Amino acid sequence: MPTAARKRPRNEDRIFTALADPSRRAIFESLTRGEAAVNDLTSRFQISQPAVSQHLAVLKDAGLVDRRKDGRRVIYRVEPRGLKPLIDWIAYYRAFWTEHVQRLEDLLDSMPDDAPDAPDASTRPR
Amino acid sequence: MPTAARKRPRNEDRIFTALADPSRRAIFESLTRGEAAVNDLTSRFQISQPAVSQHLAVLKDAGLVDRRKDGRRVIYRVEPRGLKPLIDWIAYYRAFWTEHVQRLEDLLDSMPDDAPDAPDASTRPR
DNA sequence: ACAATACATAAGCCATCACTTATATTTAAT
DNA sequence: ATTAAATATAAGTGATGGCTTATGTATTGT
Repeated sequence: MPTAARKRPRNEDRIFTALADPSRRAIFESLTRGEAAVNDLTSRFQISQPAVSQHLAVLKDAGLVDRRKDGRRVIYRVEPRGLKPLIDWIAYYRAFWTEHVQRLEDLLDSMPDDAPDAPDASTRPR
Repeated sequence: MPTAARKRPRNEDRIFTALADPSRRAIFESLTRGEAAVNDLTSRFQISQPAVSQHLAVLKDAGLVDRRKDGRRVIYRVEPRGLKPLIDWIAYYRAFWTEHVQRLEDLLDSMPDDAPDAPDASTRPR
Protein backbone atom coordinates (compact mmCIF):
# COMPACT_ATOMS: atom_id res chain seq x y z
CA MET A 1 0.00 0.00 0.00
CA PRO A 2 1.42 3.38 -0.92
CA THR A 3 2.13 5.32 2.18
CA ALA A 4 0.58 8.72 2.22
CA ALA A 5 2.16 11.69 3.89
CA ARG A 6 4.62 10.92 6.66
CA LYS A 7 3.47 13.99 8.45
CA ARG A 8 4.96 13.04 11.77
CA PRO A 9 4.78 15.92 14.24
CA ARG A 10 8.53 15.67 14.79
CA ASN A 11 8.69 18.37 17.35
CA GLU A 12 12.09 19.44 18.40
CA ASP A 13 10.03 21.77 20.48
CA ARG A 14 8.98 19.06 22.90
CA ILE A 15 12.54 17.80 23.09
CA PHE A 16 14.02 21.16 23.93
CA THR A 17 11.27 21.78 26.45
CA ALA A 18 11.68 18.35 27.99
CA LEU A 19 15.43 18.72 28.38
CA ALA A 20 15.29 22.29 29.58
CA ASP A 21 14.31 21.30 33.09
CA PRO A 22 17.30 20.19 35.19
CA SER A 23 15.37 17.55 37.13
CA ARG A 24 14.02 16.08 33.94
CA ARG A 25 17.42 16.10 32.31
CA ALA A 26 18.87 14.41 35.38
CA ILE A 27 16.24 11.70 35.14
CA PHE A 28 17.00 11.22 31.48
CA GLU A 29 20.72 11.09 32.21
CA SER A 30 20.07 8.57 34.94
CA LEU A 31 18.21 6.39 32.48
CA THR A 32 21.18 6.40 30.13
CA ARG A 33 22.96 4.35 32.76
CA GLY A 34 20.31 1.70 32.48
CA GLU A 35 16.58 1.19 32.52
CA ALA A 36 14.84 1.78 35.80
CA ALA A 37 11.44 1.64 37.42
CA VAL A 38 9.73 4.74 38.69
CA ASN A 39 10.46 3.76 42.24
CA ASP A 40 14.16 3.40 41.47
CA LEU A 41 14.26 6.88 40.03
CA THR A 42 12.29 8.29 42.92
CA SER A 43 14.86 6.96 45.36
CA ARG A 44 17.66 8.60 43.42
CA PHE A 45 16.30 12.11 43.60
CA GLN A 46 14.76 14.19 46.28
CA ILE A 47 11.43 14.78 44.65
CA SER A 48 8.19 12.91 45.19
CA GLN A 49 7.06 9.96 43.15
CA PRO A 50 4.30 11.90 41.36
CA ALA A 51 6.89 14.46 40.32
CA VAL A 52 9.01 11.71 38.83
CA SER A 53 6.01 10.24 37.05
CA GLN A 54 5.14 13.62 35.63
CA HIS A 55 8.67 14.18 34.40
CA LEU A 56 8.67 10.76 32.82
CA ALA A 57 5.40 11.54 31.08
CA VAL A 58 6.95 14.64 29.55
CA LEU A 59 10.03 12.72 28.46
CA LYS A 60 7.86 10.01 26.96
CA ASP A 61 5.73 12.56 25.14
CA ALA A 62 8.91 14.01 23.69
CA GLY A 63 9.92 10.57 22.48
CA LEU A 64 13.02 10.51 24.62
CA VAL A 65 12.06 7.51 26.73
CA ASP A 66 9.85 4.49 26.38
CA ARG A 67 8.28 2.28 29.00
CA ARG A 68 7.29 -1.30 29.57
CA LYS A 69 5.24 -2.90 32.26
CA ASP A 70 6.80 -5.46 34.52
CA GLY A 71 4.24 -6.68 36.99
CA ARG A 72 3.15 -3.76 39.04
CA ARG A 73 6.20 -1.80 38.10
CA VAL A 74 6.78 0.30 35.01
CA ILE A 75 10.27 0.16 33.59
CA TYR A 76 11.47 3.22 31.73
CA ARG A 77 14.34 3.23 29.30
CA VAL A 78 15.95 5.67 26.93
CA GLU A 79 14.56 5.69 23.44
CA PRO A 80 17.71 5.77 21.30
CA ARG A 81 16.08 7.47 18.34
CA GLY A 82 14.57 10.11 20.54
CA LEU A 83 17.36 12.59 20.11
CA LYS A 84 17.25 12.41 16.34
CA PRO A 85 15.09 15.51 15.82
CA LEU A 86 17.47 17.42 18.03
CA ILE A 87 20.44 16.22 16.02
CA ASP A 88 18.60 17.02 12.82
CA TRP A 89 17.94 20.51 14.07
CA ILE A 90 21.63 21.03 14.68
CA ALA A 91 22.51 19.41 11.38
CA TYR A 92 20.19 21.69 9.48
CA TYR A 93 21.71 24.86 10.82
CA ARG A 94 25.26 23.60 10.77
CA ALA A 95 25.53 24.67 7.14
CA PHE A 96 25.67 28.28 8.19
CA TRP A 97 28.66 28.13 10.46
CA THR A 98 30.02 24.66 10.25
CA GLU A 99 33.42 25.70 9.06
CA HIS A 100 34.04 26.98 12.54
CA VAL A 101 32.95 23.91 14.40
CA GLN A 102 34.70 20.85 13.21
CA ARG A 103 33.60 18.82 16.20
CA LEU A 104 30.03 19.15 15.04
CA GLU A 105 30.97 17.56 11.76
CA ASP A 106 32.68 14.77 13.60
CA LEU A 107 29.63 14.08 15.67
CA LEU A 108 27.19 14.21 12.80
CA ASP A 109 29.33 11.96 10.66
CA SER A 110 29.32 9.37 13.38
CA MET A 111 25.58 9.43 13.79
CA PRO A 112 23.81 6.39 12.34
CA ASP A 113 21.07 8.41 10.76
CA ASP A 114 19.79 8.78 7.27
CA ALA A 115 19.08 12.04 5.50
CA PRO A 116 18.03 14.37 8.24
CA ASP A 117 14.90 16.29 7.50
CA ALA A 118 14.74 20.00 7.79
CA PRO A 119 13.48 20.97 11.20
CA ASP A 120 10.10 22.50 11.02
CA ALA A 121 9.76 26.24 11.27
CA SER A 122 6.46 26.50 13.01
CA THR A 123 7.33 29.97 14.12
CA ARG A 124 7.98 31.57 10.84
CA PRO A 125 9.14 35.08 10.27
CA ARG A 126 6.96 37.38 8.31
CA MET B 1 29.51 -0.66 34.00
CA PRO B 2 30.01 3.03 33.58
CA THR B 3 30.33 5.02 36.76
CA ALA B 4 30.53 8.43 35.23
CA ALA B 5 32.15 10.80 37.63
CA ARG B 6 30.90 14.31 37.40
CA LYS B 7 33.71 16.27 35.96
CA ARG B 8 31.75 17.98 33.25
CA PRO B 9 30.39 21.46 33.75
CA ARG B 10 26.68 21.75 33.21
CA ASN B 11 26.64 24.83 31.06
CA GLU B 12 24.21 23.15 28.71
CA ASP B 13 21.54 24.26 31.11
CA ARG B 14 21.23 27.79 29.76
CA ILE B 15 21.40 26.51 26.20
CA PHE B 16 18.49 24.14 26.62
CA THR B 17 16.35 26.73 28.32
CA ALA B 18 17.29 29.33 25.74
CA LEU B 19 16.31 27.10 22.84
CA ALA B 20 13.21 25.75 24.51
CA ASP B 21 11.18 28.82 23.68
CA PRO B 22 9.89 28.82 20.08
CA SER B 23 10.18 32.56 19.63
CA ARG B 24 13.73 32.53 20.86
CA ARG B 25 14.61 29.61 18.66
CA ALA B 26 13.07 31.41 15.70
CA ILE B 27 15.21 34.45 16.43
CA PHE B 28 18.28 32.29 16.65
CA GLU B 29 17.39 30.56 13.41
CA SER B 30 16.85 33.90 11.78
CA LEU B 31 20.31 34.97 12.83
CA THR B 32 21.83 31.93 11.16
CA ARG B 33 20.86 33.56 7.88
CA GLY B 34 23.04 36.51 8.70
CA GLU B 35 23.70 39.04 11.36
CA ALA B 36 20.94 41.51 12.10
CA ALA B 37 20.14 44.49 14.24
CA VAL B 38 17.43 44.39 16.86
CA ASN B 39 15.16 46.47 14.69
CA ASP B 40 15.57 44.06 11.79
CA LEU B 41 14.57 41.16 13.98
CA THR B 42 11.67 43.07 15.44
CA SER B 43 10.27 43.67 11.98
CA ARG B 44 10.47 39.96 11.20
CA PHE B 45 8.34 38.76 14.07
CA GLN B 46 5.11 39.81 15.63
CA ILE B 47 6.44 40.61 19.04
CA SER B 48 7.49 43.94 20.46
CA GLN B 49 11.02 45.28 20.41
CA PRO B 50 11.53 44.81 24.14
CA ALA B 51 10.50 41.19 23.77
CA VAL B 52 13.12 40.74 21.06
CA SER B 53 15.74 42.40 23.22
CA GLN B 54 14.88 40.17 26.13
CA HIS B 55 15.13 37.08 23.97
CA LEU B 56 18.47 38.25 22.63
CA ALA B 57 19.72 38.80 26.17
CA VAL B 58 18.84 35.21 27.04
CA LEU B 59 20.53 33.92 23.90
CA LYS B 60 23.61 35.98 24.64
CA ASP B 61 23.71 34.76 28.22
CA ALA B 62 23.60 31.22 26.89
CA GLY B 63 26.54 31.97 24.63
CA LEU B 64 24.54 31.35 21.49
CA VAL B 65 24.85 34.83 20.05
CA ASP B 66 27.21 37.74 20.32
CA ARG B 67 26.69 41.41 19.63
CA ARG B 68 28.54 44.41 18.35
CA LYS B 69 27.64 48.05 18.38
CA ASP B 70 27.28 49.90 15.12
CA GLY B 71 26.38 53.48 15.77
CA ARG B 72 23.10 53.51 17.57
CA ARG B 73 22.30 50.03 16.40
CA VAL B 74 23.34 46.75 17.97
CA ILE B 75 24.17 44.00 15.54
CA TYR B 76 23.62 40.45 16.74
CA ARG B 77 25.20 37.41 15.20
CA VAL B 78 25.36 33.71 15.90
CA GLU B 79 28.24 32.61 18.06
CA PRO B 80 29.50 29.50 16.25
CA ARG B 81 30.98 27.92 19.34
CA GLY B 82 27.79 28.42 21.27
CA LEU B 83 26.28 25.07 20.44
CA LYS B 84 29.36 23.16 21.49
CA PRO B 85 28.14 22.31 25.00
CA LEU B 86 24.92 21.03 23.48
CA ILE B 87 26.79 18.90 21.00
CA ASP B 88 29.06 17.63 23.72
CA TRP B 89 26.06 16.75 25.82
CA ILE B 90 24.53 14.73 23.02
CA ALA B 91 27.81 13.05 22.19
CA TYR B 92 28.43 12.21 25.83
CA TYR B 93 25.13 10.49 26.47
CA ARG B 94 24.92 9.00 23.05
CA ALA B 95 27.88 6.87 24.01
CA PHE B 96 25.88 5.50 26.90
CA TRP B 97 22.70 4.65 25.17
CA THR B 98 24.33 3.12 22.14
CA GLU B 99 26.20 0.93 24.58
CA HIS B 100 22.97 -0.05 26.22
CA VAL B 101 21.28 -0.68 22.92
CA GLN B 102 24.09 -3.03 22.08
CA ARG B 103 23.75 -4.71 25.45
CA LEU B 104 20.03 -5.09 24.91
CA GLU B 105 20.53 -6.57 21.47
CA ASP B 106 23.07 -9.01 22.81
CA LEU B 107 20.68 -9.99 25.54
CA LEU B 108 17.84 -10.57 23.12
CA ASP B 109 20.06 -12.62 20.87
CA SER B 110 21.22 -14.88 23.63
CA MET B 111 17.89 -15.25 25.34
CA PRO B 112 14.90 -16.02 23.14
CA ASP B 113 11.77 -15.51 25.06
CA ASP B 114 11.33 -15.61 28.79
CA ALA B 115 12.23 -14.06 32.09
CA PRO B 116 13.17 -10.43 31.76
CA ASP B 117 15.92 -9.92 34.26
CA ALA B 118 16.03 -7.44 37.08
CA PRO B 119 16.99 -3.86 36.42
CA ASP B 120 20.52 -2.85 37.08
CA ALA B 121 20.92 -2.52 40.83
CA SER B 122 24.42 -1.10 40.61
CA THR B 123 23.23 2.34 39.64
CA ARG B 124 24.00 4.50 42.54
CA PRO B 125 22.04 7.46 43.81
CA ARG B 126 23.73 10.77 43.83
C1' DA C 1 20.23 72.52 20.85
C1' DC C 2 16.44 69.75 19.79
C1' DA C 3 14.10 65.99 17.94
C1' DA C 4 14.11 61.38 16.25
C1' DT C 5 15.91 56.72 16.22
C1' DA C 6 17.67 52.34 18.24
C1' DC C 7 18.03 49.73 22.00
C1' DA C 8 17.84 48.27 26.93
C1' DT C 9 15.66 48.08 31.32
C1' DA C 10 11.69 48.39 34.66
C1' DA C 11 7.33 47.09 36.24
C1' DG C 12 3.27 44.59 35.97
C1' DC C 13 0.15 40.95 34.12
C1' DC C 14 -1.19 36.46 32.98
C1' DA C 15 -0.25 31.81 31.54
C1' DT C 16 2.48 27.92 32.28
C1' DC C 17 5.16 24.94 35.15
C1' DA C 18 7.16 22.15 38.70
C1' DC C 19 6.13 20.71 42.80
C1' DT C 20 3.13 19.11 46.62
C1' DT C 21 -0.63 16.03 48.92
C1' DA C 22 -4.54 13.17 48.13
C1' DT C 23 -6.67 9.53 45.74
C1' DA C 24 -7.67 5.99 42.24
C1' DT C 25 -5.99 1.74 39.87
C1' DT C 26 -3.59 -2.25 39.10
C1' DT C 27 -0.79 -6.03 40.66
C1' DA C 28 1.60 -8.76 44.21
C1' DA C 29 1.99 -10.79 48.73
C1' DT C 30 -0.09 -12.93 52.83
C1' DA D 1 -10.04 -11.72 50.83
C1' DT D 2 -7.10 -8.17 52.75
C1' DT D 3 -3.36 -5.67 52.70
C1' DA D 4 0.61 -3.69 50.73
C1' DA D 5 3.17 -1.88 46.90
C1' DA D 6 3.90 0.61 42.53
C1' DT D 7 2.32 3.91 39.62
C1' DA D 8 -0.72 7.38 37.48
C1' DT D 9 -3.82 11.10 37.81
C1' DA D 10 -6.26 15.09 40.11
C1' DA D 11 -6.27 19.31 42.36
C1' DG D 12 -4.06 23.04 44.41
C1' DT D 13 -0.12 26.31 45.09
C1' DG D 14 3.97 29.14 44.67
C1' DA D 15 7.43 30.28 41.40
C1' DT D 16 8.92 31.27 36.91
C1' DG D 17 8.55 33.01 32.19
C1' DG D 18 7.22 35.60 28.24
C1' DC D 19 4.72 39.26 27.00
C1' DT D 20 3.12 44.01 27.32
C1' DT D 21 3.56 49.29 28.06
C1' DA D 22 6.36 52.84 29.97
C1' DT D 23 10.67 54.90 30.47
C1' DG D 24 15.72 55.57 30.42
C1' DT D 25 20.17 55.96 27.70
C1' DA D 26 22.93 56.60 23.72
C1' DT D 27 23.54 58.00 19.14
C1' DT D 28 22.23 60.29 14.81
C1' DG D 29 20.08 63.88 12.07
C1' DT D 30 18.62 68.73 11.27
